Amino acid sequence: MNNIIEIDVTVIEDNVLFRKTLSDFINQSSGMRCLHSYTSCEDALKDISDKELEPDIILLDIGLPGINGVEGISRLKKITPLSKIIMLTIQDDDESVFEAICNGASGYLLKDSVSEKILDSIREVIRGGAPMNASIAAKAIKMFKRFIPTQKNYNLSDREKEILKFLVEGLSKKQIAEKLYLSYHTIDSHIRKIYEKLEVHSGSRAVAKALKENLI
Amino acid sequence: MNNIIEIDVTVIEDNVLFRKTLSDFINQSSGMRCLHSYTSCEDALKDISDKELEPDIILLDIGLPGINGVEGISRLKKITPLSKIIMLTIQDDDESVFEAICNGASGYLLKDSVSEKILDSIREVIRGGAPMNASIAAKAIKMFKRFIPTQKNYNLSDREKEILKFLVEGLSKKQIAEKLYLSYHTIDSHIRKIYEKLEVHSGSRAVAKALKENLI
DNA sequence: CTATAAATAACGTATTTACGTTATTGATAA
DNA sequence: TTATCAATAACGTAAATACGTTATTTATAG
Repeated sequence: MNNIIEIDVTVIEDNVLFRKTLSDFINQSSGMRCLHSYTSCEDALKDISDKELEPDIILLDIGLPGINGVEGISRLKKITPLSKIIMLTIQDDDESVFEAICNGASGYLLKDSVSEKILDSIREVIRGGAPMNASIAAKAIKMFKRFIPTQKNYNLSDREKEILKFLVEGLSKKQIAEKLYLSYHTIDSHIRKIYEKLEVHSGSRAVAKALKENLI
Repeated sequence: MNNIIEIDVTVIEDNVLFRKTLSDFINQSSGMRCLHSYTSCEDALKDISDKELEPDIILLDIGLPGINGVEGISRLKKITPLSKIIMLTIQDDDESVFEAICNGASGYLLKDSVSEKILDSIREVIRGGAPMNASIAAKAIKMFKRFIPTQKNYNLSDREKEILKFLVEGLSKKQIAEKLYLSYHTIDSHIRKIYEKLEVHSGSRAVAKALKENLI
């Protein structure tokens, strides 16, 4: 990465006009240069790979034809892992923003703004931040929340939780009994109570519920 | 919510000077009013509850003594569920920002900036966005990523994935066979292959692995 | 002080599971 | 074209599971 002299920015964007506007804007700004720009991920991957380029920042259109932006992130990360990627999105595309985050994109810009905001964002990313506009952030949070299970309360006793934990680890009733120095029958009773409280009728279902709802 | 006239903003912040600066700044701005401000969550909860207030926006210090900001979110949400909460944070406190998001806070502001940014953020939140600065967003993403399992590849065939899905749903081999119009023995074979590939020896363990590693 | 709940324990049994072993078919890769 | 693999199917059995039913002890809450 080029901290001392200038930030090396690469643009991948299929709209020729927007690409030109963007790279010109970057080149007119102090502290950064857009030395390479491409109309497709395929071109970019080939050229970056051939010339062993290592741009500091890659501005990547999320809605490219062919290899799309999200797919492009992983591929770019492979050939130039230190480059930070900023996604360019049109509207607030929930699912792809989410996927982009999971694939390791660093920032998200709405294409509407060819302005000082873009330069700020580039600088933020270099600093280690993840600039994104408020509505994109809201979408991202909404998506992420799906993965944070809401904890219902099934009133499991401590013993039951303990045993459920062992069930999730895949232990048999016998093994659990041995671990806890209790009789098989006791564990059996506890497991029945667990099934009753969770409203399930098998170990697999209990395990699934425990994991999906973060009961353990 | 008060779209037509003015945004009703409440401030909860223990630093008296900052609280005053903030509320004054809001009151000098067009389109919003800070009618109530408190030095603690306890005070706020009591007053909001007693007077049945429903502010559009609550600016809430994340580092309050007593009931802290994160804990405060849930309590405030209970008595005035439609109010949107914007957290005020000093530095980038990873864990509390993450918890605040999970508890349903809508935005995150660094306290350094008593500026136009705060007003913008308030407006963004009213619009449904989640304004946050780039470094906070980066921390939040880092936290959330811990919950998105990295997908290993066990080379499960399509059939095997299909059957694994049914296992996770808690179906017995017999039930799966019926669902897929296949013999019990076929399902049994597939499940053996699944166990082999996942390196497990029971349905529960397979289910646990499938869920923990997001294989389905 | 008593009713309730949690933890413990036991017996029996129909069902289900896990796994050793073998085999056919169709598709795909070498 | 031959070999490999995925999907299909079968038989048998020891082990494990799910669940009906009953019972004792010890906290704890009303």
